[in-house]
Amino acid sequence: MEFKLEDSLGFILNKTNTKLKNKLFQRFNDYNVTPEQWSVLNCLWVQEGLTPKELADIIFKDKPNTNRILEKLQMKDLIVRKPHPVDKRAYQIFLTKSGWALRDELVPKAMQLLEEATIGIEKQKAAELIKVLNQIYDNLN
Amino acid sequence: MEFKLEDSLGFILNKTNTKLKNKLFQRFNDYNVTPEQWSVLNCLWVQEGLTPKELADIIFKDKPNTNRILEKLQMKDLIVRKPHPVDKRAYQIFLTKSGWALRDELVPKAMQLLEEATIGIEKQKAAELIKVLNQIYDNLN
DNA sequence: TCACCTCAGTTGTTATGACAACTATATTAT
DNA sequence: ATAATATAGTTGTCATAACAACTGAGGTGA
Repeated sequence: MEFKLEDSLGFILNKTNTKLKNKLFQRFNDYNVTPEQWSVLNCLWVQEGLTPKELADIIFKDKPNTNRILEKLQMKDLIVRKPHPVDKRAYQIFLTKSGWALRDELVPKAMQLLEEATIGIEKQKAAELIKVLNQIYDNLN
Repeated sequence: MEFKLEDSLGFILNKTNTKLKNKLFQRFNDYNVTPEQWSVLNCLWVQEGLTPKELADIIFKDKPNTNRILEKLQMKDLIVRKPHPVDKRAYQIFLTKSGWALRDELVPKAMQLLEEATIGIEKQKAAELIKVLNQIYDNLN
């Protein structure tokens, strides 16, 4: 039953993910936006008016966590909640001017980081990486 | 400046890592051991008597986090701390009988999960995956 | 030896992630 | 239409992760 932690997929996946996330956090430091907040902003830049539940599904997080991420964004005046026109239980999330303004600041920094992260890795290999990661995700459902 | 969150490495890496970690957590549920605690136990199964600082370096976590993980393990009577024979600042960590006993329980479950996670992925591709993840980690240092 | 700097461990804060449980509104089945 | 069920959002708890800051012990140089 030999098992080597340092060679195991879970350990390496976690190690790399943590590092990448932290680097992103640091690069966003000036804007006071976390990687998770960044993912929500990304969704809204594509489509405003989503509900917290819809956002949660898109970013693969549960409702409580998504809710708290939204709270932080709201406190920083990057988003606003508006009552849902049909469903009285729900809200719609919209970007503020500041929320929109961040787009041109953050996107280049994120892309730059991914660029640096994949230095020395062929495009084809990077694409394969993403494919395999997605397959692992699907295998675990 | 096109950027698609759902296709980006960071997002997919995080999504997959979170899922895998959570699955491991669930499989270890009966033993009340988290994935992080599991990684510390793994180190100790290989070598007892390590200090918190040494453990921190091996599992790629900082001292405060490692310390707290050790606290949990100690509360569950899986490890004990003994004063370091030379350095009065330090401790040495040893496994208890229960800590040792978990090995034969947890290792097969972890290996089984990794097996399931990589169904349909050739051995060679899985090896390549780990290689690329490690390269990304190194790129970020 | 003493002042200085380093290092191990500890504590506190903020932001997650998973999960349980609760409220209020919607939807469904009868 | 009503009762039962499902869903959106919220709150609380525990276990991380990063970081700042602190204590006490170790090591170094003058």
